[in-house]
Amino acid sequence: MYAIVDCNSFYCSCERVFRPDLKERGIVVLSNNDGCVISRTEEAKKAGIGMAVPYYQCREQLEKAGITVFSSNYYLYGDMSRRVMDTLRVIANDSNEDRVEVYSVDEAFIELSHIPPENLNDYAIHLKNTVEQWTGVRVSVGVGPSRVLSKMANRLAKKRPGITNGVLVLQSDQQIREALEETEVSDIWGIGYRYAVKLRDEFGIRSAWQLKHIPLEWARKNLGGVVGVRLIKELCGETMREKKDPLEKKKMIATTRMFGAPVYTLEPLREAIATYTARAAEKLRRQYSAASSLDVFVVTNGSKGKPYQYQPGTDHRYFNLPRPSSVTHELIAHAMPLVTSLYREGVKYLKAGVILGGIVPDNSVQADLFSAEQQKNKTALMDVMDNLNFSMRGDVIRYGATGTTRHWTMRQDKRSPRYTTRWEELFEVGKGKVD
DNA sequence: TCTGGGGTCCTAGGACCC
DNA sequence: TCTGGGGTCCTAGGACCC
Repeated sequence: MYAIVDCNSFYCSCERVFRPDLKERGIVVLSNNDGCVISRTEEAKKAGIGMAVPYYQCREQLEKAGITVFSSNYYLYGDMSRRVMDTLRVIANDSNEDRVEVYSVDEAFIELSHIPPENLNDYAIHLKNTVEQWTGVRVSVGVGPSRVLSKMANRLAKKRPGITNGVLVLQSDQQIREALEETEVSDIWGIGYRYAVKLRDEFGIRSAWQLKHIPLEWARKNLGGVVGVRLIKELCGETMREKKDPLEKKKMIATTRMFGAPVYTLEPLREAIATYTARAAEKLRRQYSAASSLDVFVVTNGSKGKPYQYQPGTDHRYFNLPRPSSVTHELIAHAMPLVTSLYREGVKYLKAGVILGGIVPDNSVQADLFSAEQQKNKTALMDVMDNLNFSMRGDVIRYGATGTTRHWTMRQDKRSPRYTTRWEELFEVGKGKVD
């Protein structure tokens, strides 16, 4: 059996922990650049604020409903996430077994073969209560024979807070059948918008219970090959995936951003790409990797008059490095000609990004006979930069190519203090009203 | 005027090899 | 120029997730 522990409205919950005055009041958190709503409390949902709605479209509505708006504060959410996961590890792990699989910033699976079936419900309640008591973040817990079924349990637990108290265990055939019948295919983990439409319109399949009974060969043909087959088996209670190794390295590293305001000239475009390349290179070094390809892309405003989602207008250029590198200035040097060749005068640029691929362990990079000494120096330089920037918690030293004026950086007008990661922004007891 | 930023896995098809 | 069978590697694109 598996449990999934999922934080309720995670970003909003994090804000609430340090703003007890907002305990019973609505909160939303905005995406980067204060673009759209990405986290909502129950009060905000009830006020009719949709997920992923652009901020400018619901601003008035939010004001009228007295809902507090925050820009996203990833320092805070990252640190709160660590606390939640640490709590789960304390409860679920023993010295020789790591049963916690962190799935995303606000979710973790826990493998439960060590818990007797009759104790599963109490155990799930214990998980929930402990996380809430230790971190202040509210969570829901779903338990089932496979990961897909535990996700289904979690969703139903959230849907019926009064009945389930945020915990639901799917154990008997009867319980599982009822859950499957009650769940629409579009609400199954692994069925996205397109498959849901296809299943409904072409085949008349609406409930998870119906989907569970389709032949595997049919799933292979119509639901993305082996992915579809695995999904059906998971619905039947079979576990189709081993725990992911937490040491596994990323196969692709991307840094992409909308600009705070549109960009029309080459210079800021180059600064932005240099900045994103530097950030991506940091991520690369943090996992002891080097990249062998570099892809630069820009997004223009596309054709006028069309709705946003139909006007991507992206253009990209990529470059294969003569040998893999994680040295910031080498990568920037390769990226700059790509930006210059992409740039066209008079075009309005909204967004840009860098994607590093062909990622290999940095110790496997072939040493160049004639430049071993230089290479050592570059590595030492990167170490110094990373250590300085990390210990000072900011870009204390940067490359000149990343710019000095930087008018293109994102907007974040309503960010809360970084309460848990900066001394000068520490939460002060007695300043606010605390229960 | 103003719509996020990451990732994963899989398949098909082309280039190339023996 | 035609003829076969069996592979690998790479890229683009589609689907999904939070």
